[in-house]
Amino acid sequence: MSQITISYSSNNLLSLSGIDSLNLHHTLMCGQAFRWKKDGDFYIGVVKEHVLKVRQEGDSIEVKGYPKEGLEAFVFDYFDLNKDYSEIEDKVSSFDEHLATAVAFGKGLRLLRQDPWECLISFIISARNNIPCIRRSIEAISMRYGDRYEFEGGFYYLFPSPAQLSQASLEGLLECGTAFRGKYIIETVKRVFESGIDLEELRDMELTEARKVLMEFKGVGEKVADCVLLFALQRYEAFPIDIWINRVMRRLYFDGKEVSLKKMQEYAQERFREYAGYAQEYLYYWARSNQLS
DNA sequence: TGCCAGGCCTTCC
DNA sequence: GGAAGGCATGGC
Repeated sequence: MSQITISYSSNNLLSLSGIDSLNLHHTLMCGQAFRWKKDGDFYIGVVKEHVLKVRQEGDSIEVKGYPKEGLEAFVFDYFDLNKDYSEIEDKVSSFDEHLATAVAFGKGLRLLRQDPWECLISFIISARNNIPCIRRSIEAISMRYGDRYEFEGGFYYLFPSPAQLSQASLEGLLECGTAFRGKYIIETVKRVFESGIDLEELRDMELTEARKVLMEFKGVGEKVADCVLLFALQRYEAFPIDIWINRVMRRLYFDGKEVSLKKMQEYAQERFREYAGYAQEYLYYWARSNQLS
């Protein structure tokens, strides 16, 4: 793993160079996070308590952010820059030729360290939904219930906290385009806000136990639970199976035959072990980008 | 226009 | 415990 060099340019732009295996486009547009959009050279996103504008040139990225306090540490954490991804890419590629292809396609795709609360609500919204609609709903919810920042002449809205979202009515959530998932959000918010459940505790729990806890929330089944575990709680042994993963796994590992989700899950967990989550994301991105049927 | 979307819940057996 | 049907709405 190479050493990352940190510098600040005169106009207060944070610059990180010498980053191994980061492709901003793959990482931000692969479908793991819903609040990033491209604006010229920059990708702009609202992440936890920050607004970030990031662009990449070769092995370096430039970051503008608000607030500036703690920005450097925040960027390191969110993009997981202390982790050696070339090692992960090598390991995942070595499983078989399919994963070698998928990793080559998505080289530089890193799993972000997202906020568990936002991730939970976002993936409840994702059920039986398409990505443009998911993005719009999350943005609408943030605008309606979250804190507002002003940055470089634009307004940006943080994802609302449990307390803020507990003020939401079903009608309000429906106007955000959540449709039949609105009632799930209401119930999940109520449960988290009133019980004071700490999602962080799921980091250290046995995986099936952590899954079970998440699945007690309305609108959270196995797939959504696995997304939260993988994308926000760094449980890299989780393997979310959505329709794309179902298709690509069936095609590559089951001779095109129908397989139960349970069997597919067991197969992936056994085959990929602690790299299952990484393998899932490379396969997902490759399959969806190539519209595999 | 009709099919489909990063599934889940409920019902029924 | 497993299969089947329903679900709101917008993208393509």
